[in-house]
Amino acid sequence: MSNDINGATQLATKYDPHEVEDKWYSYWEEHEMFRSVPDSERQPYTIVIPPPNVTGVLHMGHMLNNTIQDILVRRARQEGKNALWVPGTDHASIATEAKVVKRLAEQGIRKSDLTRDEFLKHAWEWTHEHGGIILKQLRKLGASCDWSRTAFTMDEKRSESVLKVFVDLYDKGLIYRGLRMVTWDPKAQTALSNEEVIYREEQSKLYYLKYYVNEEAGSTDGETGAEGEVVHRDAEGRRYAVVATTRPETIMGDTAMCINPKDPKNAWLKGKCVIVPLVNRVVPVIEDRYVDIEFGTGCLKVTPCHDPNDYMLGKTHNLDSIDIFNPDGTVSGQSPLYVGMDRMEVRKVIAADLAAAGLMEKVEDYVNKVGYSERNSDTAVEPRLCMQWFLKMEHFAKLALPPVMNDELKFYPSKYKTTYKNWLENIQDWCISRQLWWGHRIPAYFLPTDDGSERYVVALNADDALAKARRLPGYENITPKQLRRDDDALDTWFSSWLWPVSLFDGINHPGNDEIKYYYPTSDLVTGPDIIFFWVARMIMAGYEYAGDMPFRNVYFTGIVRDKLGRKMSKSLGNSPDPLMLIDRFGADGVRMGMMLSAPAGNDILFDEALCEQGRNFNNKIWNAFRLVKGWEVSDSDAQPDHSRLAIEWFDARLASTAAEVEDLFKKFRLSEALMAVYRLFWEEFSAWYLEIVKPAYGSPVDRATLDATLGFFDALLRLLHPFMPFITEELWQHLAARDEGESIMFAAVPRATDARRELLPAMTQARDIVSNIRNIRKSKNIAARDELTLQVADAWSNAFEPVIVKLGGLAAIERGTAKDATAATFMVGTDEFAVPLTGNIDVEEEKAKLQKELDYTRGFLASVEKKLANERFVANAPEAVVAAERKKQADAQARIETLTASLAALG
RNA sequence: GGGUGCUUAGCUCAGCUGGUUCAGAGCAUCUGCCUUACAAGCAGAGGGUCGGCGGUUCGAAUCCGUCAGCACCCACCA
Repeated sequence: MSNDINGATQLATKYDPHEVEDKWYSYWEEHEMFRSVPDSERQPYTIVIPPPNVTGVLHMGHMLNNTIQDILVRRARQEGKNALWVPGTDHASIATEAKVVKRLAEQGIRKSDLTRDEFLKHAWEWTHEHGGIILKQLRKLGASCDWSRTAFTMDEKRSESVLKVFVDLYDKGLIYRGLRMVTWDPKAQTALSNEEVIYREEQSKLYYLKYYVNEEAGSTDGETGAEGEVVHRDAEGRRYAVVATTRPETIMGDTAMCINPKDPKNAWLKGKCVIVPLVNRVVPVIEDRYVDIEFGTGCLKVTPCHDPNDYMLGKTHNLDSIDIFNPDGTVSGQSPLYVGMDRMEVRKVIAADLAAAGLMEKVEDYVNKVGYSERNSDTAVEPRLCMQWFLKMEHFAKLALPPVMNDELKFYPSKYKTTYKNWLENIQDWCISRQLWWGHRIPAYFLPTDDGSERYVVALNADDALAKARRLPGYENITPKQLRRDDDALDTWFSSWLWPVSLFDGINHPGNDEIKYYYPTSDLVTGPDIIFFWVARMIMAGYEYAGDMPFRNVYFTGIVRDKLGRKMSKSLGNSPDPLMLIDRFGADGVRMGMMLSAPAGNDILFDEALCEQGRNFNNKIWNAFRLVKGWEVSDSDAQPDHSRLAIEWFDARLASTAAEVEDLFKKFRLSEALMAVYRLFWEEFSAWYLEIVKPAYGSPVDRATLDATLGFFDALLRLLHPFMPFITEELWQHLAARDEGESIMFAAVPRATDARRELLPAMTQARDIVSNIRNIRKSKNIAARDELTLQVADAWSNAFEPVIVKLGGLAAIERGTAKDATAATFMVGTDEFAVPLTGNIDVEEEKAKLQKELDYTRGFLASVEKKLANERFVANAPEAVVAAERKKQADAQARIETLTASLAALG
């Protein structure tokens, strides 16, 4: 084994990723290979990470998303670009605050018992404890982020950027404060934006409540007796209206009942007043076309404080508003009943009380949609009227729509353009304030007023605010202590929307060298679920604050589901721990498992079996390498013809796949690109190429073949590297000596060349012939070492005859000899081949086989001839198509001739 | 109620602007093999009237219509 380059005999038959992965990740980091700084030679390629929650842990969605980003950035690096992937985390205001509140509760501490500063101290502690775990996990995956740039949405630069933007937008008149009905999360006790509400269908009840008419007994005024009129009366003859509602617990806030003016059923109620059940409040019957005549009884209870539509009705009809809920969802002192009880509890109790009081007409099962907080999924949101900060969106929608619609900024898949357009065209102002402490505190400062009205200034810091305040008439002598900063924080997305700009400090220092070089970034990889939350808003902020798109392409991944198509969730227990998977299958194996089933835009059905397939592929590569490295080499031996031919062929094959992969990357069809490389390695390289050039047992390989093979191996590793960074780096270093600090990471990706593609069809035929010979061996039980003879027609030739001889285990190819009567025959295309057999062949079986083939070919010929007999086909079809049909016809005729002759020969 | 997709082998999916790359791939299955790189493997094989029905066309998995089923997004129907 003198020429055994790296002691391949010592390599285990199974690839063990553990040590290899840690070793190479450290190596890459030590040599700062992920680091990028602007330079003047190379073109930048930039990705900013969708920042995961700072205290989160890696889940399968992250795995998919970050695997894709890493593949893209590694590929770009190998293409010679100055590739940068910027990592970071998101402070995730509401989610993190919820976790901190929960932990405090476990220690018996209530948030309300703490000052803001005390609470924030706990929150920072939590953040430092859990923060960045997810970034460590990403390293396990092989993520090639420039860690020196790790950012946080609440670090100094990003915080400063957020406040600057707030002040700027306020000064531009785009931010305002207003009393609005917003969606409220009673658990977190904060307002939410429309986008943060998720509606779920639920099995609930529709309660039909009696609202008695406020009148003297026996009165009939209003009734017309007209057709369609529906008047309810109880046993004593008292009239009442019936209201259908899903939320009986809100009746304490009722200030009107509403009917449609065109509703004949309820026309008699016009101008009347009704009595709210249990509450006994007398409220007017109002008329509004908003009410659906067909729904329920056509009577709607109006609770202006607790329903957006009712709020609107309240405004148009000047109704009173009674806010019966506290911020935590319990009943407030404004309600005459159930004070202090939780709204959900009230619903149960009030239903019973109504029934007991005879005020419930009936209850029906009903399916309706209930809104839940996106981050607090167990708590139903509550509409609530309160003062909040809003960002006007019309300006931004106008900015962000055109570039996407005209494909300056491309979406993959493009179907999301429609989604995007619909949202932007119906956009509503963005509620950006949250009643939370964890986040960017709103830089607004309230001034004391005499009448309790709101007066404030917006400024970057307290000093500016004081200066601004003092310029206001009447506030010339205001003291710092009299300024009260707004307690609220900003929506998390109000910092993430700046991400591509703020990461390069483009808000604080517009036009700096970094932002000029890296911005616009290249690709954004994210899920379609945050297209509104994040993608659309980044596009807005990008144009507003950097004057250009934030990224050129957006690749929307699918949602990771389990193999049954269910969403991954903790409660189902169907969400595997990514680190466990990496431990079992290796990071390369898991990356491959993710990619194998992740076509763009489709949900991916994750199955561990795919990781297993990935691991198996690693092993295949590993063993192919062991084979090649185990060869002894001879400098004196001449190169066999079959090896020379195989090299020519594989060179062409490699070039063709390289071209295919390049094209697929451009289209973001990464799983197909991986599949192309997978097949190239396994099928073409291992199963065919290596089998051809493999020297006989105990014999050395010639130098030229070895060199070519190592060259191919090198190219294959480079092609595979973006998908499987670790094993490729490991084998690449075994392949050839290299200097410290070198890495396959920067080795150019194989490109399409003008290799001889015309060789490919000949090889295909050669392979078909070999397969047929193998089939004969199998069916006749002929061992691989028993040599056979292949009889061919005089005129037949194939560039790869030596390959056929070797892989077919042939003694020779005989030309022009009469076909042996005991030969097994087969056809490839129009050519017939025969393999003489020493024993008796089963003539009947052989005849039957030929007959079947003949019948099929005759049928085929008939269909072709039918087509050619059709004048309109010949007249209308393009020349090439007709010619192709004629060739089919000729080929089929030739085939029939051959088959008939063979059949005749068998008697 | 609007919108967007999807329906092709047992499973997951490719099939771009209609015609030999038009019926494909991977996995799974079946049959032989522990053949000295790899049983996490090797060599073979089977398997689909491209959701149903109409239409356009010389020609349809591909274009149009329609029906059915599924998925997702948006919307204030209590």
